[in-house]
Amino acid sequence: MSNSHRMTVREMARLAGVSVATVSRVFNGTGQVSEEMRQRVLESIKAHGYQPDHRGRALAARRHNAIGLVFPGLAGPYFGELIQGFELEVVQSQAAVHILCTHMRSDSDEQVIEMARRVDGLAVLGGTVSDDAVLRLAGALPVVVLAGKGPGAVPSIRAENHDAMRALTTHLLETHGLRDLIFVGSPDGSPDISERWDGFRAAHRDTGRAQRRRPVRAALRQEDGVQVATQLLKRGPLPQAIVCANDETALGVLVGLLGAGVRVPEDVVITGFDDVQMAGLVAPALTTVRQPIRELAAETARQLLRASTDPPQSRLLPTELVIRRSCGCAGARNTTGDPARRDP
Amino acid sequence: MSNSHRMTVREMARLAGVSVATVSRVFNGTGQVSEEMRQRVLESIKAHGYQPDHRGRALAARRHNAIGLVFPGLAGPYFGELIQGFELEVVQSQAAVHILCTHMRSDSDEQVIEMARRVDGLAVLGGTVSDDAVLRLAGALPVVVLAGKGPGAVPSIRAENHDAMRALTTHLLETHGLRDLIFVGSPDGSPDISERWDGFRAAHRDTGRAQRRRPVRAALRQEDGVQVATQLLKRGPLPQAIVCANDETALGVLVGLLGAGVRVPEDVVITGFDDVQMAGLVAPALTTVRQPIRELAAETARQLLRASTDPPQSRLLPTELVIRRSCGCAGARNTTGDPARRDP
DNA sequence: TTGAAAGCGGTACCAC
DNA sequence: GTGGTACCGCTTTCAA
Repeated sequence: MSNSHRMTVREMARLAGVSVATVSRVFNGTGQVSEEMRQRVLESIKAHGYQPDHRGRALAARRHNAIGLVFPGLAGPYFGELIQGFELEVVQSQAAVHILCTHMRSDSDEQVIEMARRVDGLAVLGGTVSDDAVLRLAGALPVVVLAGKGPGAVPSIRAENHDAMRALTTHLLETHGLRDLIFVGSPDGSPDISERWDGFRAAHRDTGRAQRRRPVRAALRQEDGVQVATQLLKRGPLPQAIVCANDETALGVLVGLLGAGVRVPEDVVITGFDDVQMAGLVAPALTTVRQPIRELAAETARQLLRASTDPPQSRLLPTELVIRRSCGCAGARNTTGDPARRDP
Repeated sequence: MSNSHRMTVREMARLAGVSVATVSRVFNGTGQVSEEMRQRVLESIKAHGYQPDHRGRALAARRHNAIGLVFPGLAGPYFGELIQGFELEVVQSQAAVHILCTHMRSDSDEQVIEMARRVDGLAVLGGTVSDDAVLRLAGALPVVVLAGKGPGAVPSIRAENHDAMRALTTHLLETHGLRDLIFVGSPDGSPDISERWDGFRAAHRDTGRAQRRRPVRAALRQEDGVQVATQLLKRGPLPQAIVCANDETALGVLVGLLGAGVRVPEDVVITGFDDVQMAGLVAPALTTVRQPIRELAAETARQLLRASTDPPQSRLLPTELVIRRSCGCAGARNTTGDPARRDP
């Protein structure tokens, strides 16, 4: 029991009266071992609480049994879900999760490269690491870009952004007949946001409506949304609709405007993107696009975990338009977006 | 240059025309090396882009150069800040961060124990791992309990909760003359919350006011707060004040009540705990207690990083009462709480 | 100062 | 089937 302190294969072998090779074979279930030996060794292993040392195994097997996740730093539910989805999948496979926050630091590329030397595979959130660094990394170990497009042939796991945002925007333009929409988010901030911005513009083009306003640049946290609300109120007449790049910002804008006495959706329409849990709970409930956040992360983890035998493949997961009250609709119905499909 | 693929100490030694021992000494700056050798080796190292393998080092040095962080799973800004504060400190020390979310799984103790075999030190969020498991772990490697009290002699890094919550509650009872307060949060959910609940009760005892309501059990996320609001509205007359165990819940309650047309603080007072960024931005701004979240995490990381030479010490960091508008105060002034002090 | 060699803990090949 | 042994890549005595 318990005295697993200085317990090594050699020590186990001695105690069980067998060779180290046999102990290793039994523990790993590899090679041929007679049932008799097997039982003897297993008992001894259990009795002495032997657990092979990760360092020795890693060295011998030339792998770390760990995979890394790189993200910008986290605040709200989006990153929370992402991390949990990732971690759950990795831990279930008996591997370890390393994390690295870039914090928008300038030297983060080097730190990512350093981290890459300690893991068997790397998941990088879109927009957190330079294309150049991603390409270099991909030459050294399996890399998957999560929520973004990888440079070159680097595979990526992402959700359908463009068409979903186009559908959402078209809903506002056509169904609600709105003319004056504003986009909140930084198109050059991350690949996801960039695609959503493109979808927003595409909807205007498709329907032949002029796009009057330039996007309001804002980071993706709820507090950034509050500040956008303040800014919009100060700037003059509100637009008819505020199309936010993500839910957290939208919730911030909503809170900010409601606090100032603006009625939603009567005075102004607000929409989000992600469908985080809060989106369905606020009043008015947020019209948004549902994105399978945990599944994106889980799929990324799975691809990396089996990367030694099976090179990662790009995936585009479907999203779904979720109509609620904040756009002016009375009830709550769903419109299904694109089905799952592979990247070209 | 780049060809760091199969570059080992032995290969470097051959290329530089020296022994592996010398390469190791030069790289690590240990032992005595003549300046001439030193230069020759350094050049060669740079020229061939040699980087020692972490696995080999770990095995030889009998350490992992990694530390672990165990938390329940994350959603909002509180855990986000915690993780970032921790990660920043660890990465600056060239070490790696392993994470494990318990997800409230029943088998999480085993997973924590498994994780402990891959790191040199472990930070455990209060309430995520059983006391029994924490004690076992502490016998095998340095362990620090973050935001909670460790069992036995296990050191902990936490913020002052009890007196701060007592001060906040007293403010409501005395300054605002409120009588009917309700506490939102699960006293048995985590050590932090338990202490805040005790402070809430202490304030009632101190001032000789009866405590009329039982706590509303709720998890700590914003969405849980929204549901609490719904529940309170359904249940009958609102209390005079809703004292939430943390800001995220308070923000949810606030959003929920405002959405239902309740005026804050006129109809009901709401307070939080943590002082996350949103707390100061909502309308009305939230009266709360400021807690140095990042610093708690950073201090925990620092203690673990130097644990091999310097056993971790318990720390109690100060908190600060932050009076804003949601309690009914007009302006916004601060009252300083307890100064920093050591745990007994 | 420098180098040869013995580990660190496991794995796996190669004989018996 | 089983055991001896040579690695995996690096650090660190111990001699020279």
